[in-house]
Amino acid sequence: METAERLFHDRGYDGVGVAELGSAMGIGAPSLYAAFGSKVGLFERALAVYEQQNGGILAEILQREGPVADLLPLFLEEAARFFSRPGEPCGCMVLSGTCNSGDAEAVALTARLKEAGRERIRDRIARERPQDAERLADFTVSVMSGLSAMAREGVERDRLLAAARAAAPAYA
Amino acid sequence: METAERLFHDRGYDGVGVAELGSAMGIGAPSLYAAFGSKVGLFERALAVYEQQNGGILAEILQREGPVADLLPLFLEEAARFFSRPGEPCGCMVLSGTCNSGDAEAVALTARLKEAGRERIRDRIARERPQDAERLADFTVSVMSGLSAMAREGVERDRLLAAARAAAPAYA
DNA sequence: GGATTTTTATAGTGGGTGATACAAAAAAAT
DNA sequence: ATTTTTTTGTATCACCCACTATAAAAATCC
Repeated sequence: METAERLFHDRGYDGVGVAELGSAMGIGAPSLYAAFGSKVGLFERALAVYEQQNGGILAEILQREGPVADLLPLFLEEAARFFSRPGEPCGCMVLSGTCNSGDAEAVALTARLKEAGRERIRDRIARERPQDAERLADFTVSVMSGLSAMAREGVERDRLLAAARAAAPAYA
Repeated sequence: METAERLFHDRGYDGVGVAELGSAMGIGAPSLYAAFGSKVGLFERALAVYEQQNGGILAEILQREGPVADLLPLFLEEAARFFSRPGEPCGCMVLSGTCNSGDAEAVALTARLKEAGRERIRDRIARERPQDAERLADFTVSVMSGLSAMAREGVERDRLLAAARAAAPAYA
């Protein structure tokens, strides 16, 4: 299962085929369809594994106490670090996994997760600064999404971290 | 030619096939290959048209006089507006056109243009604040790339503009 | 106007896609 | 141990991909 998650994360939903997924998972295509129903069904499970394994890291930061002006810069820094872990696929599977994909279902799956993430950020901001919640949430998602895209293009961790830190004054 | 640019911009490099490109341009596939050599050759021309037609809008802002702290927020605002023009494909064809594409040549084409854009931003910042040029350039590209991705996902202009304006304090 | 060259349209190349039909093998149940 | 059920492997489905060979049509030239 983690091998499927890794393949999807590395090459995007459209970038990997069921034949490769099956052979990488050590099963044939019929078994894959018997277990997950379709390629997008497997993608859904891979997204669940991805969130369960890695989503908590960022969610935990949002649950800390303290002013948003301190929290969100930390959040973006950790995202930059997360998007450039050595040996792991770069970027975020949710933010970048279905970019330019023609599969409407796969796009809808990531869109839901993206929206859920944005709402967590927004609600955390709203606890302290309800007026700024929407725009700062969109700004944060925008920076995160950009960092994910840059990471995927091969930009190194140092630059991602510097760019993330540069966003800090926006929360002042 | 503009129809090809529009198709590539709208659906990404991998999202549109040569058959559809040819029929939309009113020519057959052989004529297309006689004129451009390959699909990526056509994409290169479409990118050139895209930059010539639309790239100047953002480049002009960078050539204005005045402090970077005023210029770059304007730049991001105009980018947000540019990424959500009614009736036009959303987002940036250069920043998002080859996301998750398996074609190495097409990716290299957009990568060159992205790097050129980043250098224009960086050099403009360096004229005034050489210490901050690299990190602010990466930050700016990150926000722009994120805005492009969000625009492509259907986020409306108002939210894009608000997110872009939220980035302004980062240049203080 | 007739001959030559260029452009185009039809059709098809091999290869890859997601998804299955069918039958053989393995597992479970009796 | 035999039968029944489940799982798996092979082979294939129809479809789409980028790309091209061939032949008809259009345009050019003299």
